[in-house]
Amino acid sequence: MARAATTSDAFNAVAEPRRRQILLFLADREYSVNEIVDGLRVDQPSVSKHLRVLRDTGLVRMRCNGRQKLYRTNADGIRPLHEWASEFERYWTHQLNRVKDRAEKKAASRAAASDSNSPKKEE
Amino acid sequence: MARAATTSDAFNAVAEPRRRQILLFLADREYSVNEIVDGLRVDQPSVSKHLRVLRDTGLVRMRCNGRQKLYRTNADGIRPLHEWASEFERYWTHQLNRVKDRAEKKAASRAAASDSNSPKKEE
DNA sequence: TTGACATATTCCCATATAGGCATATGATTC
DNA sequence: GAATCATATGCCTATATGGGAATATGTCAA
Repeated sequence: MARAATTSDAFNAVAEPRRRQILLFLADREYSVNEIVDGLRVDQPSVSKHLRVLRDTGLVRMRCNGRQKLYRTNADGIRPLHEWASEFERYWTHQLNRVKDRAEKKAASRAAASDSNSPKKEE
Repeated sequence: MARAATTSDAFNAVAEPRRRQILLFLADREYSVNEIVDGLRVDQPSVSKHLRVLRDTGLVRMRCNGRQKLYRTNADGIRPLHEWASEFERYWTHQLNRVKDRAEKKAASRAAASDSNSPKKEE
């Protein structure tokens, strides 16, 4: 069997970076297709196709206005994803540790204030 | 171009339901491959292949123990997903509204208690 | 109606998939 | 070494993809 269809659920729909970009773009207000095209510098058929997938998975809402169609992210569609990921919240490095880390980093950078370069600490 | 590789990032890796299942299974402690096979009723090559994808994307950690290999979810790898989804937290129907909605629905169903069918309200 | 604008769909293609099955690699014990 | 257990990989196929380019549909205005 091949991979599940992109339209099968939010997880598959959101696997495509461009679609995530579109969803963020359409998060706070509705935009016409051409506004998306201009805003994200993607060619129109591509945008339309991505919007189709997002619509089929309920991740965007569409409204007609004259000859243009206005799209907007339906954030509720993203909740399953968020909820699934939240299952792991208690397993990943805890807030407490992060606070501690931040404090340590702060202390470290204060101590390194005499040095010339800022230490780029990874993770 | 085809779809991005499943190993390209957490989003693509997690698009597959079985892999999500495995990640939940391996969340709280490490398991050997055969334990996963038995626990999830999936055949062994399939499990190994999924684990490969999850390993390549840093979503699981592996440890050798004699002839068996112990896998465990690396929850931190799921954080990007959670953080991306959180961007929409402020847009989706808020807890407060949901409480209100529930109260309204309750009132409505109470009012409609004399009717025969429950009104299926569409968005 | 014709024409211009806005959006959607179709066709083609290279590519990767997941599942099923067989088999290879690796580690352990006898 | 041989036999066995544990895991990984290889091969096959049907299927869907995303991009590019062309074109179709739909809507408004003159």
